[in-house]
Amino acid sequence: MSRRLDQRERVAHALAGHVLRVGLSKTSLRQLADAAGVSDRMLLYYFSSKSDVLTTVLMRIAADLAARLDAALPEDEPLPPAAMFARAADLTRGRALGPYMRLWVEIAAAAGRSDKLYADAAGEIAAGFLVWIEKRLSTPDAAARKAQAAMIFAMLDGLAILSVCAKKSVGELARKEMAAALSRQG
Amino acid sequence: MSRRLDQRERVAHALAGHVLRVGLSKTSLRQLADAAGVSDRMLLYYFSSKSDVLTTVLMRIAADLAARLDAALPEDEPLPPAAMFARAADLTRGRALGPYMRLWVEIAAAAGRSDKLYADAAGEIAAGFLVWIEKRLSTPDAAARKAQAAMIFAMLDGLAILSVCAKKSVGELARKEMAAALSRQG
DNA sequence: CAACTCCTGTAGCGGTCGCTACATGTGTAT
DNA sequence: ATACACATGTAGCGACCGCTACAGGAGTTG
Repeated sequence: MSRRLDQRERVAHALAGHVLRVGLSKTSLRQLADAAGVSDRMLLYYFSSKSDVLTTVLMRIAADLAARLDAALPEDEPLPPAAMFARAADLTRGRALGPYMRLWVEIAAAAGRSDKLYADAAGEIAAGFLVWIEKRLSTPDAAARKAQAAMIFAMLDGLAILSVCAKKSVGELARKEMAAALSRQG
Repeated sequence: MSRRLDQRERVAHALAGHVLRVGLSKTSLRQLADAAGVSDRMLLYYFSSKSDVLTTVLMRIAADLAARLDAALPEDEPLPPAAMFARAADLTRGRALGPYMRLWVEIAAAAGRSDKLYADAAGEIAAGFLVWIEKRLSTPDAAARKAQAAMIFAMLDGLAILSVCAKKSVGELARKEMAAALSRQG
């Protein structure tokens, strides 16, 4: 493989870590270049533009998240909604996936201002998440499973917002209350 | 009152509308000044800095939201959680409050990057929301009421994220499923 | 009128932004 | 060795950023 594509790959990897750590605010070309240990000039040699950089990085992060989710919960033992929510809430609020959820909130907010770049990333992540949940629900009826997946996804998002901007105890309260509501024979 | 404070008031009002319409992305001093129909020079005469402008505007928006919420649902007929969620979801997804929720998601995301200005605004809005919900729940036990309020707030936030970045149908599914889960004798 | 304070426009500072022109190195094929 | 595409550093463009110095108008007070 050409050195150029090698570097593109290496830089994309480094930038995914950087964006996961610091979010979308420190993403000027010069800041990204610093984080990847290259010059801004070279960043635009490896990628065609800033939006090419960000698209690549965000899509990689979306794929990473999907892979981590898949690996964390087996697909072959479907769960009822209450159990699935409990497992998913544990995961998304844990150390490994927490940064992904914080970033996800940022991306969703940016997508809301109808910024195509972030809207695409948001669509990718949301779709992956919904499928991941749906595949692990034991509900036999497909339509009901879809609805339950949408509900669980929304609940996880709500918890993500709380853990990003409210006191930890409030998020914990909400989580327990959600679990209780779902386990009332949901 | 001095002309200066008059203008400060008028400009803050205009900017609250602007920010509610276009979000946090178009908030350079020059863009804000244009939106308020004044020069950027004067904006910094009425306010002491950009962060003074934004703090003032966001706090005003938080107060507006709290007032609108209060006006939309009487405080003197407390509801069980399922009914309260249903009413609140109707409200927050409606035309009047939708823009506030979209902006709220943006503010929460910004607060997540530990930006003091937005963190303060987020705290204000979240606290107002929680109190508003709690006051309208019929649950007698105070601790239980707090937990239910946290849950309902998180659910509304989740729905807000979905309506900002996913297809409308997904949000509608999630909302109905949440309502169903809560009404199973919640 | 004079002096003084409040208000407002002009112009620009130093900085960062995304991006590019240009020159130069560097490895490879002939 | 020569030719040539690939790779990379230097320097800077024009636009926008938050903010400010300065001068002058407008209104009030002696």
